Amino acid sequence: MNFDIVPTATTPIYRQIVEQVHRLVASGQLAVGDDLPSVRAVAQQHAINPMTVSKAYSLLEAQGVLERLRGVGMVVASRGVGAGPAADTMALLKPALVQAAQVAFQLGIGHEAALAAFGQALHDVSPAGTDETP
Amino acid sequence: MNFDIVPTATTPIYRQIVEQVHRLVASGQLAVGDDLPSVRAVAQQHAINPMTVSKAYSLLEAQGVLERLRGVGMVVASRGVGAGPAADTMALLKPALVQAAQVAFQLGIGHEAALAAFGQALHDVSPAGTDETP
DNA sequence: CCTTGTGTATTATCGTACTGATACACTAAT
DNA sequence: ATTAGTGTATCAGTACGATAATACACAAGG
Repeated sequence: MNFDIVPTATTPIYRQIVEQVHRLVASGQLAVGDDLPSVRAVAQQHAINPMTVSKAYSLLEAQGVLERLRGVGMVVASRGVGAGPAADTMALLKPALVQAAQVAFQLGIGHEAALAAFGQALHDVSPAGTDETP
Repeated sequence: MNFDIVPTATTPIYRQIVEQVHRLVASGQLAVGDDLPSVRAVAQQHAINPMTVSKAYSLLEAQGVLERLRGVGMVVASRGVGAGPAADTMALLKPALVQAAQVAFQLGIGHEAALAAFGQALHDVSPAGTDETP
């Protein structure tokens, strides 16, 4: 359980944590009941303030993603009943795709060229054969 | 010459202007020597402060994209000699693609599925048959 | 009990970023 | 000269993110 935190990025630290937990839960890498790293652990590992991590966890609790066990820590909440994972991953991906599509349109780049470039980007990001559907 | 400005968006207004001018110039929709809408015109049209527009223009001047004619206005700068347009459009598109690819990877979404969703996004964004390569 | 581990509330401060209102310097045309 | 049009320097205000130092409430294990 390591977070990718970039303090220098434009997106605030607490939001980086929130988004990553969202993705980890949606993709099933964090199952219901799994416990998250403690506030102080994350803070020390990345040299940030514990309150910043707590702020992220509180937001996630308010959104129903995490559940708070008093005195113990935070665990992934049981989201309703039939709320299996991997269902809404596309919903989390869509905003990034739409934004890229809008940029391509404003630049006057055609569909084929944009798709080809995206294929290249996917390939560049994957650390060698990490495609789920080989 | 209309800008798409969304004051409620997370990205600041002045940066929305900067990015759009970048794209308009790179795609050739703004040619060298073309003059931009006046600070006050843009400000009034979108109900924002003239200084916000001026800040965007100043940034673009510092980047060499625009040139400032004192008392007259801002025009698109002649970027070097053989700096034709439409050359670096891919460079402007790439960051958005990389970010989307990273999100897809964190979500464990495969290449085919991601590409299919991006094709859908491209189709949704285009106002009906606006593909440059029909 | 008591120690150690959870998360959190509180308060305050600091730095940065964005926006806004006013006044100014400049050019072009009348 | 006067008018109307450029962009902008300056100052102030507001909001937000991050940090810091405590102190508290709770649970688990010795």
